[in-house]
Amino acid sequence: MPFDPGVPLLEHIATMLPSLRPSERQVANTVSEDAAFVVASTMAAVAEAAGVSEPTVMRFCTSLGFDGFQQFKLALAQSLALGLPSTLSAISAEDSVSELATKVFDHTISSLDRTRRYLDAVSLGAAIDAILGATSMTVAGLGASGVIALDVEQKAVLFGVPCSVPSDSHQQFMAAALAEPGQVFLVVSNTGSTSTILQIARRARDNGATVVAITGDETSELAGIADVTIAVKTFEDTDRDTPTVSRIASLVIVDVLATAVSLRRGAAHAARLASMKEQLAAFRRLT
Amino acid sequence: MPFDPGVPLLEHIATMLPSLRPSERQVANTVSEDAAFVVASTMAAVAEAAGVSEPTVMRFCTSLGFDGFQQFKLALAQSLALGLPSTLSAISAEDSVSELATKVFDHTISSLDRTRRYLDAVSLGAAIDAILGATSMTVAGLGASGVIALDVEQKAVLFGVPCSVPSDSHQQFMAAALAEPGQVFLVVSNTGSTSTILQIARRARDNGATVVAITGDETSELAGIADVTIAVKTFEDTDRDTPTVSRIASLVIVDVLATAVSLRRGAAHAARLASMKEQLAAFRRLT
DNA sequence: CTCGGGTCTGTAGTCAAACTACACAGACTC
DNA sequence: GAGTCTGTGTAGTTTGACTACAGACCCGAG
Repeated sequence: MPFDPGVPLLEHIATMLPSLRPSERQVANTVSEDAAFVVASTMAAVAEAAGVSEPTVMRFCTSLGFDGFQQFKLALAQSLALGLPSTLSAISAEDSVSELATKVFDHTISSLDRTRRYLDAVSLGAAIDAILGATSMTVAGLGASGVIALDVEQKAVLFGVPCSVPSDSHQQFMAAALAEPGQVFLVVSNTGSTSTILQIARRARDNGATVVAITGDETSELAGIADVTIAVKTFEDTDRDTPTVSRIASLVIVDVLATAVSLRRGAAHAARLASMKEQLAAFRRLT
Repeated sequence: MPFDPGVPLLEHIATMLPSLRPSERQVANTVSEDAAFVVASTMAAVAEAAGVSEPTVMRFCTSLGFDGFQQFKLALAQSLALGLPSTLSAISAEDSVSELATKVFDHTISSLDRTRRYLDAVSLGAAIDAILGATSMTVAGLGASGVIALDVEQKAVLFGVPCSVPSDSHQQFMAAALAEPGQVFLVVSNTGSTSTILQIARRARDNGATVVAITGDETSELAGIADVTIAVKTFEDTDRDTPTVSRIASLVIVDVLATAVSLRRGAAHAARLASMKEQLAAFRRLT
């Protein structure tokens, strides 16, 4: 059974732990406790650190689905590069500033990595096509998701369609009530179950607009309402207070959408953007 | 000279290229063209692919500052895990949706990695202390940086100080004109040279507020004005139309600040946040 | 309680790959 | 034009990954 690179390695080891032999578990513990040491060491050194023989280390690697120790070491090095998954490096009040920063960055990066792996190209493609064919786009998002909506507004020029971002739920609902076929309604909600947002999405869809949802839960009610659902898989933030990583992942998704739509619009669109950029640079200096 | 892991490896190779010997450059090209192959291969295979002898490959590794081929391979594997830097995987109109998504994510992830590496813990610590000791916080940012300002507003509860985010430049200037000692003025500007923002920052500082700058250019005029400057190093976005990656990096920095400040405020603050969270969850379902 | 089968773990050995010492070839200088 | 120095490949050595095998332990059955 070959190792699936889609699952973070240290997580994979934890999963496999029960099915490993006793001495192999000692190796697993050694790896979990100081992965950096293992990456830098030879098989003999790892064997000694774990208190077992070399072939046991070898067996540990093959049990995990690798061809050998070398391959395992390479995979371990790669998983370390993304930073330790949040589950393995909980944030505590005793952390120094630089530890804290490293942990938050690690967490964000490995979350983005996960989002990338679980991303559905078909849904993305459908969303891009919908925007390319739309007469206008309206973005709805409340609270934290409102930040994403504002980001879409910043990128409106890339999308190349009139793009409105009503700021509060009443304005968003009014826009949904006035929605027409040919319009795209981009609805952002991490939970996918905020009732206000659901009403807005439902109304927009009933009026014939194409509803594109960006949500963290693809089984949510919002996903059921939307014509196209883009799932944003991240690590859960149970111990954190604001869903920052999911917000950042959504921003990257919006970036993908904007880039794709802009590219598909062709050269004339690109030229207009370049011109806009120049004028903006001049404006920045003057005002 | 040991290799500095702070610089992405493939970039480092490109930098070192002129100082390499001709045959070593062939190795460098082979590595740049198909890094994944090199990671999976032995020294002999790489030597053959590059059309040189094994010791030349070895010399190439030592020239880059590594102890040997093994160490180089490990480092290469790690840099691959972060995705290829944008310079090596330019976005083109012919890309499929999934290629495009991968490239945008790769670019974002490796940019965040760079930001993390260049982050200055001292500045961050100074910013955290400033916010902890402040009576109130005002956030100023225009255009794309306005999104960051809005994100700070979302996290205001974490900071635990009254937090105002004037939406346009005139309101921001008025707030700066009314600034007093004890207040923190968080100024966000990627370029650090937008004249409006500079005037706002200068006025806030002259009125005695502590000015904390988040900027992409630590040599900018804004950095000179601010009491504390947090530099957000990312890859340059010359071929892209909106500075999305720098915006995302800044968001993560804000997340670090918010998390740190929140933790330092202690248990009572944490309890209030938990209570707020519960009430918000109920509100989401009802409205 | 003892005997047999099966599983687990370490010992010894082999092979391949990384690393090193050296010699030759080409180029540049004096 | 000769000498020296830089650059590159050849041949050899060593180390570490991988493999075959044997001993030890555990469990169940007689």
